[in-house]
Amino acid sequence: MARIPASERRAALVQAALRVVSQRGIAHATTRAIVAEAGMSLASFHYAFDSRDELIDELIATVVAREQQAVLPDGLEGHDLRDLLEAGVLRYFDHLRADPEHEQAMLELTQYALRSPERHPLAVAQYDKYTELGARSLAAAAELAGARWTTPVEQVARVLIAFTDGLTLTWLVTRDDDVARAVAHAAADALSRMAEPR
Amino acid sequence: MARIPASERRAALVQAALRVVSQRGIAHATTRAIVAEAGMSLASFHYAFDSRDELIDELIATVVAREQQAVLPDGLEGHDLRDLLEAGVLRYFDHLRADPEHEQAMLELTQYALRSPERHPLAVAQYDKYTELGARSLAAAAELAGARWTTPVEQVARVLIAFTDGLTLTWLVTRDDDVARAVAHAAADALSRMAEPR
DNA sequence: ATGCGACTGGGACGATCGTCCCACTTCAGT
DNA sequence: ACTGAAGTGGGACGATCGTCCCAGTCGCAT
Repeated sequence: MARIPASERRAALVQAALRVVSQRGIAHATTRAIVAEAGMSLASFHYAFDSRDELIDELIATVVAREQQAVLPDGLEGHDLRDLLEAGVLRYFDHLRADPEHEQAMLELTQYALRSPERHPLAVAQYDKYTELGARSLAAAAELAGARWTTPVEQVARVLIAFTDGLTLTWLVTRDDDVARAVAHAAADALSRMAEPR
Repeated sequence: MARIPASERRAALVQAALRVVSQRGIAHATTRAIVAEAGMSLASFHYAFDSRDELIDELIATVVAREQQAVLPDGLEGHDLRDLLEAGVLRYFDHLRADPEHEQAMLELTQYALRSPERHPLAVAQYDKYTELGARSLAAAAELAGARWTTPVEQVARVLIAFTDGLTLTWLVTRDDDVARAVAHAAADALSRMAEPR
């Protein structure tokens, strides 16, 4: 094995861990499975990390920090706010369909964090990040459509996150594209009513 | 230990397993943890079940079959369909707040089932059951409000399930009642637009 | 070139997992 | 009362887990 400084090795291990969690679930993300995915030995793992928990914590933090695919990016066609929002949610849906395992991994990491009190803040931080990204997109969408949110945009973003979460979970189980599109339509409908023309 | 026929013991073990999963998560639902919760010995476990997987499968099936708290039960005040739907979702929210661990356990079981191909149908069956219950409630609500669903009621129910799932997940992480109520409001708003006066 | 700290490999530890085995006890049918 | 089946208890198995140890090797500063 090539000699790699511990800092880079940490990053490589986090990436490998994400792949393992995506493909086989967090329950199978053992230290051995992770180092095998990374092509390292067990010693390298515990040279870079004190414990498996430390890696999982860093995995969650990393994956949250890197989350940036906005749900409602600009450059979308759409005449009014409702159409714009629906297009945005559908864009997220495309992302979900393209890499279902990644979103499934996110859900599992959230639930994992939810199970221990000292890790709960990680899940909250994950959702705060989602909210921040959602709020930014919602603000941009309102700007584009010439509308103004009548509810605080952070609150609207929380609702948006709940809707996309529900869409994700339902689609991961049923794989029913039509239902997902109906959810996107209904969600955009509801969200658009939290704004008024400016 | 009192002598109990295997059939009753299976039921007792399933109940114990549900308690363990609710309180500590499915990862900690080991055979030993389950029999300890049930106050039995390990031998009793493998006398009643061939394997842990068999118990988990029966746990999911049992819990799905027993699911019956309708999201939109009758006896609700509410003038128009929108109010009726919102009251129904809020009633579900009350149920969630009263026993968060149970809904968290449901989510974990779903994700667990999602991770192996042979168990995937269990998750689908779980959602079919949800859909059936949701559809029944939606039909009743429309009846009460003198409305008619313009979209097939099963489709509406799928959207409803997605919304409640999102509400559940978001609230379990943030514990923000205001956001949950906003989600309920928005969801009812969107759903009510899938019907017309009769 | 050389010494020292950074890094690696492989094997081992104790804990815990699911499962199994076997001697034992209890109960129902005769 | 007797017997066979049903149910129980405790200990043990091999596998796998997270973690650790230590001898060895590499690369960089001197």
